Amino acid sequence: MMRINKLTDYGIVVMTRIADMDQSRVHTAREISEDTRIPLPTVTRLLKTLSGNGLLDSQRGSQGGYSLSKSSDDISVADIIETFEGPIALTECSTNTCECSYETKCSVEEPWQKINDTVKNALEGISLNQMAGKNQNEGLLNLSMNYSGGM
Amino acid sequence: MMRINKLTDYGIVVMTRIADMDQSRVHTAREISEDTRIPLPTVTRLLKTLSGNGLLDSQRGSQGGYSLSKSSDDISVADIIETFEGPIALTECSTNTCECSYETKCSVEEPWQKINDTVKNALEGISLNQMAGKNQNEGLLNLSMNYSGGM
DNA sequence: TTAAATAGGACTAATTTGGTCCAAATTGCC
DNA sequence: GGCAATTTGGACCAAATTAGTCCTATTTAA
Repeated sequence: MMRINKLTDYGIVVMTRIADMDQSRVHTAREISEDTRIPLPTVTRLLKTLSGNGLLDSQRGSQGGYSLSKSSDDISVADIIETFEGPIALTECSTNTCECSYETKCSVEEPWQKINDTVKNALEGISLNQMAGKNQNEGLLNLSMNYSGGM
Repeated sequence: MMRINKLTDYGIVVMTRIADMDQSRVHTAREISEDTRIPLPTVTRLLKTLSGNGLLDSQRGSQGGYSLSKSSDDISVADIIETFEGPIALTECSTNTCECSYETKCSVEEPWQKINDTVKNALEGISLNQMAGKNQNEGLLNLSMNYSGGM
């Protein structure tokens, strides 16, 4: 239903949670699991993916754990989604190389790319900081769009 | 990968194709299948869904077929997507009633709704007419966004 | 040396999706 | 009235994807 995957959704929850935590120390998978109530094995996997893609720094060994790799202002929702799902592309035609099997499809290619860019821009415009609770006040998120379609 | 479903994609292809056809008569599933090279059984199902949701008018019996229920200017990409996938909602939290099992998730709810509205607006702003080839010229589709985040 | 972590990857179950098919209802035409 | 061309509705299955778990290494602090 035009959804992002559940794991991606969890990934955003986890990142949001970490952004809300004490930034002066690292946080273990267990801690985050207990906090979010997402099962430990799943959290473990999420954190591995997130650190593997550079959104989290990891520290191994005893007293190890995870922390944000950069300021929550500099991490976007799009970053997190792409970590789990690859490039944001609503259809195959949205990617640069379109190998349509149906000829009509290609007439549709250009509009799709613009649609896709719009969606992508929307997601890139939301920072993790905006998602996190610490700044949960009015007017923080103020998205608007202008269409000048039809010329 | 944050994709719309293949069938939805096909649905858009089919609708685009019909929009490009002679509007003075109806078109059969067979005709559309041959045109788009999408297998007949699949086209049949797409057309059923599209007419069932009011995007196409159908005429039964011999000489029957399908036609647009309204002007291609008045049909949006969002209409087609919602026909196949239900309300546009990137996460469960995007819908009005959020029954999160994880408490942190709910802190994320409001931003998600705005993100979702943005995406939805983007898709509602593209008409079938814009997708169709007959108006395939420069500057037709001119999407832009304004973010005034952070206030 | 040991305990506490992350890293990497394999594996399975569950769910969703794509695609096909069949029988019924409707309509135009001979 | 009967036949042929259509849509309608629903069931069904195979394939692909996703979610979730588990095991074994590796690293590090104490």
